[in-house]
Amino acid sequence: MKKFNENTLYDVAELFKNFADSTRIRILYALFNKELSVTEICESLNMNQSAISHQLRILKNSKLVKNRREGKTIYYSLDDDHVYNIISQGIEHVEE
Amino acid sequence: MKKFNENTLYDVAELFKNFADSTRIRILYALFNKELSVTEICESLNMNQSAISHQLRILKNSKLVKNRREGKTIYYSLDDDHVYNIISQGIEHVEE
DNA sequence: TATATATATGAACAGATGTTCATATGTTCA
DNA sequence: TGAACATATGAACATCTGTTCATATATATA
Repeated sequence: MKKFNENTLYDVAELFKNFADSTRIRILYALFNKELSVTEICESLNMNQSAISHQLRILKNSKLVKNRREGKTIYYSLDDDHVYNIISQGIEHVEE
Repeated sequence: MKKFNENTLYDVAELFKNFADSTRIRILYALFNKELSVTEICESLNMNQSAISHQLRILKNSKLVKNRREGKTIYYSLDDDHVYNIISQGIEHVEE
């Protein structure tokens, strides 16, 4: 036990904050399958573009998603192997 | 994909909210080893009793911890096998 | 260059959240 | 029963967070 840094648990809390909002969870889950453009994410979640962009920025800053531009369109995708596992574990938990 | 209920992702977000606060994460981590009384948790985290009790209530309501009384003392312990795995995964992620 | 489309961003606002303070409840023991 | 100890709880407060609205930036194409 306690084989890690003093700040680790604070960082863990910060990490989980990303998953602690249904909009962000739904964005991440939508990206499980394949990359999506911002517009596609908006349609998928039925939410307005600004709200989605704000949340995408949070996920980007936390390095949970990455993006690439293709003309006018920007495609987002998962940027972290752990994302899939963490959310899957959460789903497993609530599905019990 | 999408083999689960409409509300599942909302429930997942609710679940992760419990892990999205450093006080609660530190409480849960303190309980990794063994059950602890409220006073012991306060000392361990160096926080006042009221703050800890409020957070314990949240964790209790979410069924992440359980408690038992022994005289004046109330001992808390983890009430969910997933807690350990979810936090461990979070630690693994930030420790990379 | 002007227009349309796609996305990002800042300000403002409302609602949620965590801590503190004061106090209540519950238990033990003299 | 009364005092001491352990824990819980409600109100108040400050801070944080997510959404909306308006607008800015970037790209493509006519």
